[in-house]
Amino acid sequence: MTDAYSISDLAREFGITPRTIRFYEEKGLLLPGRNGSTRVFSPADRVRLKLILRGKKIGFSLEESRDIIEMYQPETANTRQLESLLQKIQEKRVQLEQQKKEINTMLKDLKKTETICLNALDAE
Amino acid sequence: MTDAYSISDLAREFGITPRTIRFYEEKGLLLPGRNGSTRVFSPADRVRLKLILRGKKIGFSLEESRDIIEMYQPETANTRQLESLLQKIQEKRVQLEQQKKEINTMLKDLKKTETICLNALDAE
DNA sequence: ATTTTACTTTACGTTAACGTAAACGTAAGT
DNA sequence: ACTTACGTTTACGTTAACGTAAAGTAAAAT
Repeated sequence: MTDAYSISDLAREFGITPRTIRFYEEKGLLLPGRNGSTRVFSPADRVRLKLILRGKKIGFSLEESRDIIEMYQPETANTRQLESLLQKIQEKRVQLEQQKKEINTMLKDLKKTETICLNALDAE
Repeated sequence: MTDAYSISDLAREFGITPRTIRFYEEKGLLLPGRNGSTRVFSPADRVRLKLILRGKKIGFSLEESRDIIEMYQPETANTRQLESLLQKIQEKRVQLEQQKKEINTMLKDLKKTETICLNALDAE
């Protein structure tokens, strides 16, 4: 067998609970194999999970992460679908760039406040 | 009177509902003045709202936005509190930088997929 | 042999962040 | 005078994203 992970393997690695992983499967975000009734996760499943959790960190909903996952591997080679995919990629790109801007603005604000604090401490 | 905004002024400007604004007040994130029973929002309230919504865009919970708001104006000049604030600023900064990394990774992945798509379209 | 460990499904509970509706006040337009 | 517009409070409803038992199976350790 190639690489395979149990549900608790992945839960441990990513600091989440098995329940969370089952929930993602229930939502169709993960599709692990089965050994009897036991879930068997492939490296590809692991990548999917990684994408979901990455999405979460930047405020994506699971539905948004689903979009990202679907973008990840363009399986269907239909021309129209490829163009639609390119379109979606553009939209996500715009959104991500916008988020970066918001983060940068917030970082600037934090620096301002930091300076104020440091000055206040200096002048004590 | 200086600048003042009604609840629907702000709702319109930021594309949210008055209910949302009332909810933020209920949570203690906004503290508008009152004219009788009617809320009167100052420019400072507007800034607070802006901070909340900026937080939302990058996946912050309202509690996290509350932290950001509290960082925004160091009112209390106590030394220990200033140092605690500086500490919190550092933590948020780390978090924000981390989020930027996740976004950059995702942007790279999108570019890869885009290239694959473009090649697939080219080879048709 | 039986306890522990890891897995399963089913199902109800919980929290955040509002939506939505009811019932009311007030001031402005027609 | 009445309706429309905008505001209020109170309160129940909703969705996402899981948490938390309950009850069972199956392999592994003692």
